[in-house]
Amino acid sequence: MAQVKNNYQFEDMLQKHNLKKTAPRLRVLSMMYSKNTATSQPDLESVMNDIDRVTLYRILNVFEEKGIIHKVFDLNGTANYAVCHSDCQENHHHDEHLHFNCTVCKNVYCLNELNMPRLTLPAGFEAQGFTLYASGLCPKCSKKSAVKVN
Amino acid sequence: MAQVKNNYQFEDMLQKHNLKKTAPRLRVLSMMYSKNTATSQPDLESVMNDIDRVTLYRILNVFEEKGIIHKVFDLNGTANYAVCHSDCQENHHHDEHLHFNCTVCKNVYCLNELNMPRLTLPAGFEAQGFTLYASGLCPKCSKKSAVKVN
DNA sequence: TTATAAATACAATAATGTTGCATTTGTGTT
DNA sequence: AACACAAATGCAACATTATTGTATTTATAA
Ligand SMILES: [Mn+2]
Ligand SMILES: [Mn+2]
Ligand SMILES: [Zn+2]
Ligand SMILES: [Zn+2]
Repeated sequence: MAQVKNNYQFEDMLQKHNLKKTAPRLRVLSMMYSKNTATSQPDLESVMNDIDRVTLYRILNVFEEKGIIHKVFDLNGTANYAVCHSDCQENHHHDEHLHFNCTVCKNVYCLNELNMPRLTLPAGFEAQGFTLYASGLCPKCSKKSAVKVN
Repeated sequence: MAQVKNNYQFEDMLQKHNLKKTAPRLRVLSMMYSKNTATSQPDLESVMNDIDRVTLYRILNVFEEKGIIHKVFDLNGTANYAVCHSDCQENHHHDEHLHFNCTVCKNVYCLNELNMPRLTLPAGFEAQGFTLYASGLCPKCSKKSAVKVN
């Protein structure tokens, strides 16, 4: 599930990316690594409400640049942020996996295990990247609705 | 390419959906049907700048409800609106086609001809719908960049 | 022509995101 | 341990996108 990391590891991450070890950054890292879903910007903002909004945006931007997190818009156009699974690097992400948006709990899951189906596009179109979304019920919410029915 | 329709046909469309035939609505229809790409909200707003912004939002919302247009977020999270290809009805869209977002001209193309590859999700996930995006060069922009190179 | 519901225009407010700059802080060096 | 400086934060201002409420206007049916 969620990647478990301690504060020393977060400090290492920052250091490796030449980022200063600051309290706001460590808190953002800690929160995002504690979850197995992406975190929406509104959620981040309310949880981190004592950190200045602008600082939060700047932290998210620099983390994205460094390849620590990636940004994914859910099916309502809301920005969500998730920790990068693996080999993402500065300005070079590898995030072509399925994103699952639960219609009940609204969570966005990064399904890294699913590789993207390559398609042939109509003549003239030159694809550089693909993004695939699915919507529906996540495991938690499908379990709940099943209970309701029975 | 772009579906060609005249004003009488737009009036018919409105009538069939029990919408009053008003100048703002006819202009929005006319503009959207004249293009073969989706139109971004900022573009719509600047082109229709003499129509009240709120009116524009309400027109877009009611057109979407009625199945006349569908809303698609581009890879920057910007809302785009495109005419529905076919059998879309009130609160029941059939828009599971590839959306191609050109990285140069930023246009969003609805590639209706491409049917969605069905995937098997991890256990517990129940998919209700899929949305597939591609980014890269559209025919116009890939032609231009080819000329530059040669 | 008139009555009426629907649509538009306008005002106010909310949510999301950006820019500029003063202040604070982390970190390498003395 | 103290200093110097770049980096990061905090704050103010502003921009864009979107929603809600309400008065006014308009399309349409009687
Ligand atoms: Mn992801
Ligand atoms: Mn489409
Ligand atoms: Zn769920
Ligand atoms: Zn293009």
